[in-house]
Amino acid sequence: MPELPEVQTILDALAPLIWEQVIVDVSVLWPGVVDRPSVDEFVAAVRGRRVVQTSRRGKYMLFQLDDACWLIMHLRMTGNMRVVFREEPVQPHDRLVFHLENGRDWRFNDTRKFGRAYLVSDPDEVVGKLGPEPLDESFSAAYFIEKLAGRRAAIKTLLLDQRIVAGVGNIYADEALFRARVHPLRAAGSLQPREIAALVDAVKGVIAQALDEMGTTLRDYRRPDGSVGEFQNSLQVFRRTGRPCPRCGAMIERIVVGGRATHFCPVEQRLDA
DNA sequence: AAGAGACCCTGGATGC
DNA sequence: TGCATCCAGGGTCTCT
Repeated sequence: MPELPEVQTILDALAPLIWEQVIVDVSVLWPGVVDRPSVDEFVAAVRGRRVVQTSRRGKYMLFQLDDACWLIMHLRMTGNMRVVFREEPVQPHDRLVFHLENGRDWRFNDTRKFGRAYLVSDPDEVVGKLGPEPLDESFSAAYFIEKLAGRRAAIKTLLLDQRIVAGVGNIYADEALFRARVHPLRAAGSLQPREIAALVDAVKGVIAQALDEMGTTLRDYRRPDGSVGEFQNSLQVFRRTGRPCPRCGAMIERIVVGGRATHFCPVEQRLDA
C-alpha cells in the first residue's frame, strides 16, 4: 500500500509517541512478520530497549534502539501502525505489538501479511542497496540519465526499481510519467535527456505534493489518528481509466506493465515520441 | 546482467 | 444468495 509519502506521514505521527520510550515487552501475534533474526531472538533483543531515533529510507521505517541496534519495518501493501491505549482490544489483523513503558501499545496491523520487521546491527543489511531519495539532490537528471542508459526495460519498471530511486510506488510512478508526458512503456534507454530531466522534476513534484497532502488513501491507508490522506483528490491518471485526461480530455487508458496496473493518457504520452 | 514470471497473503468487488 | 474469478498501493526469488 504505502509509498514514500504514506510511510513518512505515518512515521511523522508515530515518532513523538514512541520517542525515548522503553519497549517493555513484545507480542508477536503472527510469527511470519519477523524477517530476522528468529522470533525468539527478536523478542529477547528488543525487550527493554529504548527507541532513541526514528527515520525513513525509501519505504522502510528505521528505529534506532539504545543498544545501537536498528529495528526496521516495511509496511508493504496493507501494513499500518498505530499507538493506542493498552486496554484497546487487539484488532483482527494486528501482527506485532510493542508494549511501551507509558502503558500504551505500538501496534503493527497488516491484512495481507506482506509487511516485515528486521532487527539488525547495521541498517545497510536491509536498506543498503536502495537508490537515492527522490527529493535528495543526488537524484538528479545526470544521475538518472546514467542509470537509464542502455536499458531496454520499460521506463515505468525502472521507476519502480528501488535500487534506482527509493520510495516511488505504483501510484506516483503513473502520476510522474503523466506529468512528464512520458509513455510508461517507453524503453528507458530511448528517453532523451530533456525527457529524463522532466521525469526527475515530475517525480520530485509528485512526491513533494503527496507529502504535503499526507499521502493517498485508496482503501486501507490511514494516518495513525485514523484520518485519510488528501492526494487521492489530486490524482490525474491513477485508477481513472475511461475518464477524461485533465489536460486534453482524451480517455485515460489502463494497461499492465511489469505486472502492475498502469494508467496513462494515450494522447499526452506517446509511445512514438 | 537484465528482464519476465511466480510467489507470498487476505478481502473486497464483480460476474454468473 | 452463493460461488468463482479477478484485483490490489510491494518486494523477492528463480529461471532464462
